[in-house]
Amino acid sequence: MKAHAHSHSHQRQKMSVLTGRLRQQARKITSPRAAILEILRQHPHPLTNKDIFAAMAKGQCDLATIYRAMHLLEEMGMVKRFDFGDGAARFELVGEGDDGHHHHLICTRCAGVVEIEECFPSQIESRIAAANGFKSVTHKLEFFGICPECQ
Amino acid sequence: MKAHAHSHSHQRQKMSVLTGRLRQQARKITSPRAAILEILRQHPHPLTNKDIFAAMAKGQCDLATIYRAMHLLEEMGMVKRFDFGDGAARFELVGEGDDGHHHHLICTRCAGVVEIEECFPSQIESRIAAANGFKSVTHKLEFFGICPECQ
DNA sequence: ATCGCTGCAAAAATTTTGCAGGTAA
DNA sequence: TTACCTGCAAAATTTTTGCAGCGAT
Repeated sequence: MKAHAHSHSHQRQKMSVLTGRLRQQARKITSPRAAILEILRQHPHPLTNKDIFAAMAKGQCDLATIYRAMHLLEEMGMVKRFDFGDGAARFELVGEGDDGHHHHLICTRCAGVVEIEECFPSQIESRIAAANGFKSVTHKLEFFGICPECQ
Repeated sequence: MKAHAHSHSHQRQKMSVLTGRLRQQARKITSPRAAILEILRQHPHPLTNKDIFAAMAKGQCDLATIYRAMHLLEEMGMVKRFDFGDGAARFELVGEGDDGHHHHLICTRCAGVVEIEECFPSQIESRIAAANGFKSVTHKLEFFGICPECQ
């Protein structure tokens, strides 16, 4: 979708909040970080560090810088890490007011991804936590199957 | 626990089924594979390939052999692969008659693991599959929290 | 005697780290 | 100016692969 007046101002607002969060922690808004956030914003699905690297103008920043940036952004709660079972971590931008908690339905043939908002009842998690004396329990849940095109 | 009469015969029965499955596929029962199966049988929790390697008598087999064996055993449905989010795959033996589907509650401090049999209602999965036109949908679910000892 | 399997070694893939210099604030 | 950050290069991890010889059936 092309950026028209409304979405443009929306983006600027989002940007300012994100960079503001960085500034609060005495972190710097550098060109690699701005580029990473921009790429994550443009892609609705989890990206590997190599995906992000490939999406950049050639030589715009080093792959190691992306790894370092993702650690920082993850610690700050600005991105969420996902694991699809192949050997590479994937990251998604966490929207404002959003805790980033959602799941994915992944095609095991073409690797296509659908975002899933639905989750199981939280009582199940509470019960499991209580039954085992665990605190601060969260979960990771991903679905795998064959998408319509690949069937 | 030492093997007494009953558990010994039980083990032999289990062993014969496992090795039988191997034989059916024209695969060979070698000493590394027997050792791997024995270690998996003795450990109730998912093990990394390095864990398995470390649990062996020194030099009993090569690490590459373990990687190759785990691929084979996974293809044959004899072990199940789990992913706890650190960069290493983990494997558990699948019991007979068991499809191996269960989950884990993992302590993020000490990495302790509790097996969880409980799962969410399967209608949730069916609904997600149907809503997106996916077939053969499965899921991976792991819980993370702080165990009683680490709190 | 096959054909599969293993050890060894090298390579591939992902991620981390040290360091000297550069840059946002 | 002063931390923080980056690029480059090297290293650490995890996993895969080629090949010659060994071993289960």
